Amino acid sequence: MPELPEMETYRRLLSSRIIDRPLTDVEVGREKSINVPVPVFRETLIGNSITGIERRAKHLLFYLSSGEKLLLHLMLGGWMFYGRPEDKPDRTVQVEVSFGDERLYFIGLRLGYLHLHKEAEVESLLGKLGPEPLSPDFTAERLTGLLSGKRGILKTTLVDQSFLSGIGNCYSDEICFEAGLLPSRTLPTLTGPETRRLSISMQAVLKEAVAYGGYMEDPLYKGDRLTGGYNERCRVYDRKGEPCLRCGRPVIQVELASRKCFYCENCQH
DNA sequence: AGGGCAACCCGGACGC
DNA sequence: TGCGTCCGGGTTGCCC
Repeated sequence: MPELPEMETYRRLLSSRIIDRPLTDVEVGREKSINVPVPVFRETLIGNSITGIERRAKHLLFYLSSGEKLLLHLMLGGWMFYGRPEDKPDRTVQVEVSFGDERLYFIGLRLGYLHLHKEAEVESLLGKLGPEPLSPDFTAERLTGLLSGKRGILKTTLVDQSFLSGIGNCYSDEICFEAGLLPSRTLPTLTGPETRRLSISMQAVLKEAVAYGGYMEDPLYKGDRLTGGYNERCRVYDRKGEPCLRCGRPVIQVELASRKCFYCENCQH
């Protein structure tokens, strides 16, 4: 599912393709995916261009030359394809935006959305997000500070967007594995060294996932060799019964706080 | 404060 | 081929 590394991959790859190119057409296949009437959406976008793309947590923010912003959240199973219509995947498209001959297709937006906002609206919408774990000022000391006095379950806390932004079900498990910590650990039991390991593992896992293009089934464009490069690099996520890459014992799957949770009972404590 | 849970949503996978 | 069924899962809001 699209989490920080996947959205960061999309941001990088899309930036070099659509920035400063005029939007020539917009089609809305599912009105619920947007937040204004279709004619308003189309009239606002057509003729505009995108001046920059920013990622905040699992969102992408498209800055329009007119000052408005498009706020994208793919939620579960949402993804994008960029290219010519003849290369379009055989999937239901909720929104498509044309840049001349090439189009950006938004696919699988069920709970996901592409919302149009005025200048200031977005900041209040995103204001409750926690810090970005890959930002340069996010240090082990910062994480220790955030955790101090806090109760709760490790995995639940990692996926809490108001605590940290951008980590979801897949990477919370990957981070716990890398840190050698059980996802079910409660925060007050974490020792200083364990918290430092958690911090190091968090950055290592997320950086590696970004470098390899994240965990995605489909390419962003024809010939895309980056997107989804992390699929084979997941150590525990969706690997139930497969051998742990560290010790060879089968990966365990349980349900934790009504989420799928994968770990190695030998390597994580 | 934190945990549990329902609701949201519907494409597509799967079974017959 | 065709139809019915059910799953997935981040987020919000509500309750305990």
